[in-house]
Amino acid sequence: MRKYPFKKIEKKWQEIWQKNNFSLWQAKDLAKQKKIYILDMFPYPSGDGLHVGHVEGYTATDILSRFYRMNGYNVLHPMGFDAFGLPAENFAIKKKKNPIDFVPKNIERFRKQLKSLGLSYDWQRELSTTDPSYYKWTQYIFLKMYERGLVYEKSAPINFCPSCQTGLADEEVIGGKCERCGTATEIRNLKQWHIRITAYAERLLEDLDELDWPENVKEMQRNWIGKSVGYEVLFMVDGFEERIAIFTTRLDTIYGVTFIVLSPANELALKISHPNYLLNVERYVQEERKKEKAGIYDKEISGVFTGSYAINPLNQKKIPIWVSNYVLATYGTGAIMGVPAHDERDFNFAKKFDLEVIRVVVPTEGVQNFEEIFIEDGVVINSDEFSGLSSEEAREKIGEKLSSLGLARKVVNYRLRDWIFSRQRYWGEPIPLIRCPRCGIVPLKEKDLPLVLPRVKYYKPSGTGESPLKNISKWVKTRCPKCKGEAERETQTMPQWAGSCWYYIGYLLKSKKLRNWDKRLLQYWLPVDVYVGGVEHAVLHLLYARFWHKFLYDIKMVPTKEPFVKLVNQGLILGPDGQKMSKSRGNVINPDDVIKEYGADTLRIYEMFMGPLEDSKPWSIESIKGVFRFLNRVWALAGQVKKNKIRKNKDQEILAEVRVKLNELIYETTEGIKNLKFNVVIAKMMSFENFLRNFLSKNSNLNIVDEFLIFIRLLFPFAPHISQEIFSLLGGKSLLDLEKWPEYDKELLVRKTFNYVVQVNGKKRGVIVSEKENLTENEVKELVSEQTFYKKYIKGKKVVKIVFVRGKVINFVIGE
RNA sequence: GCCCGGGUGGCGGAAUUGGUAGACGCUGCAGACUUAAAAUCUGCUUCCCCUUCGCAGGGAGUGUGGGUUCGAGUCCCACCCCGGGCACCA
Repeated sequence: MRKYPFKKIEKKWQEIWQKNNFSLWQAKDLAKQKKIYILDMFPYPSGDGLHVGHVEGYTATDILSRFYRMNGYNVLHPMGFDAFGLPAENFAIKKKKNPIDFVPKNIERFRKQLKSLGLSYDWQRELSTTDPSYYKWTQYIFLKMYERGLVYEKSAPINFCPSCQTGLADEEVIGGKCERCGTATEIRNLKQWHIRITAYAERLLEDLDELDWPENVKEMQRNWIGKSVGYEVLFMVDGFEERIAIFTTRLDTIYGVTFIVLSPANELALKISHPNYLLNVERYVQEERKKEKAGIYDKEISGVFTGSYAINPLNQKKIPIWVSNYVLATYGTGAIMGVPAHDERDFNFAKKFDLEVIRVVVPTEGVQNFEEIFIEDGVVINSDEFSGLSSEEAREKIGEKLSSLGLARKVVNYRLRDWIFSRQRYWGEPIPLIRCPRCGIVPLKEKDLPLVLPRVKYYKPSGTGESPLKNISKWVKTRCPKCKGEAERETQTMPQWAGSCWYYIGYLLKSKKLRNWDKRLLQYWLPVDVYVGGVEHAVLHLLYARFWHKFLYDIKMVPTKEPFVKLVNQGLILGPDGQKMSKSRGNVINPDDVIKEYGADTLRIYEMFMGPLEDSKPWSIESIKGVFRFLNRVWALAGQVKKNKIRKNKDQEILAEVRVKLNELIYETTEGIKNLKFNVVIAKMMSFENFLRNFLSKNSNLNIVDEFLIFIRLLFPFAPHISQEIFSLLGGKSLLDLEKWPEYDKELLVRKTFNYVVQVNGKKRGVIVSEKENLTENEVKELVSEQTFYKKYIKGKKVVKIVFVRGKVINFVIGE
């Protein structure tokens, strides 16, 4: 295969760009120009290095950044490293090295790889979440939350990963497995720091509507927050003082209640059991609680009768109270009303234990199909004065009645739970709190930040539920900021996600070495205009970051309600076998290898050419060669163009064709980049190269340097190295980054010839080509009558109707 | 089960948003160059039929079935399949 000297070219220009510490791509704080903030999701610098998925997103934002720079924007395009947390720590443990030594090496490797791709970052703003000058602010924001009562410590059954030896947030458990290592998680009762994200549930939900995000991500967040509006209803227990509160969204079915079910974790279960049944209930409850602790999920429904009865507040009917594992302790009140006719789970339970089924809602219209259960809204029956109402009206009316009796209240429930924020691990931001035997929990003073993570010998998780930091008594022992007496530091650390909650702001402070939280800079740069990254963070990073941002907004530390206006998810790049890339499958494509074989420019263009940015698509070791050939042809063409550089064109007219085509390309490229349709733009450039090559072979002594260099400018954001090299080869003096983006001439875009598709009964039968724009119907008819296909399809037939669309199509409708 | 996406040649994918389906790339085939191969260049490449082999003609075709329309890959209804997310959330 022919190879243009990409190694030499790429090395040469990367070195030139590196000069002056990459000042070429430096964003100018507070400049008068229009700003645009283009952000990538920063990587975890794992030991594996960059993968092709990173390259995809990072190339896309690089194209945008270079494009907007050439269009006169003040572009902020920074990069950093999310280096705290489990991936780095687990890798360090595996390699038996201290993360404190190891992580900087990983970062160095990532940085090198990013630079080898020619990505135009503002490297002076580079940050790492592990840098004390950075996590000083992570700790600072945490303390602000503490100050506002958003941080609390609570002992609760939480998710625990036995392999990572740490507690996890709900968001980190995917399908019952640890998000990082894939081990099945357990439930453990641990005392943990929580952050009250639930206080922001409503706003996190509402403000989604304003965001230019992919619909599926918004939907995932909506589902995760899981708002449901319903009623909490009190049921008396016959013969007991206690009352049972249940939560329901289907108050319209309350006449259909035939039993009450308590979660095994509900304290009432033992209190309201009939003495004859108590032993049985106790045994069941203990067993179920044990199972829950061990993280065992029973798919099989089980349950026991308590021997007691509740009283339906509306019709005073006595209904049995059960305890069952299908009722969650953590949602609503840990108790439900069982309506087997209108809820599938209740129905299954009733069937298993042979409980009564009463139907109180029927379909609104049509056939009253007598299926056993009907879960939709409909018309209420068998419900006293509420019969005949629609489900919606019934909910309202019944709610009113019960509320006036003090037996119900309208309640909004969220599925979202508070964020478990402490980790029993070493490699994270220390939580800046002190446990004082006299004063209780005392926060560190702001001036004492950062609280630096100490170097330890043994950083492996202890497995006791204690952080490794616990063993460093020197560090743990401290003085209480309040009473100055002896006290101990909190030894747990923050989760992986803490540092990434605000890093897009970190880049803005970077220019002052993170010393100041300069609101003018935030006012200028925020919000992020385009944010590109993988969809895997939909309910993790993206939810947490929105939460922190809203908090910062509330305490007037940021000027906007939302951090990221527009979000783009790049699709997954699959292995050549169409499967997800993984080491165990052996289908991983390493970007370093590709760069070695074809160069960074080919890699960049190929990844953009594979298909739409958002789609997942398989790697093809054949297709990338096509892209490489394209760049080789551009290179060869440049050589040819150079030969004619000194010639004077006798006939300017002949170039008109090139200019029209070029003008079109400028238009298509400009619009295509704005709309992130990179794959289409590249196809157009390939077509243009094809055209130009043919053109030049017919007009071999024409000087087209000027035209060619416009093409090179268009190519530049995609393939910066080869473009820059050709530019200077053909006499360009400056760096292309400083050049203006070519403008297109709207006049020239107007087509010279116009096609009229001629249809007969909607079928294409011919095309009329005219040089006249906007032919009238009669003119087109005239032209059609001269065509051979006219005789064949139209002449002598009865034309019922003619549909004529100006500039596009004429359709003859022929009758029988 | 529920909620989002999406089904277009041998493959990855285009299609001005209702107006010439298959751009561009890959693969394959043929040719040129070459002692030869590689590389490169040129042409063909949705399927089927007819053919006087002409740069000719006809038909079908965008997951399936129906509908709206002069005209549907694009809009509507039903179904099938694939991918992703959530999953005892009452």
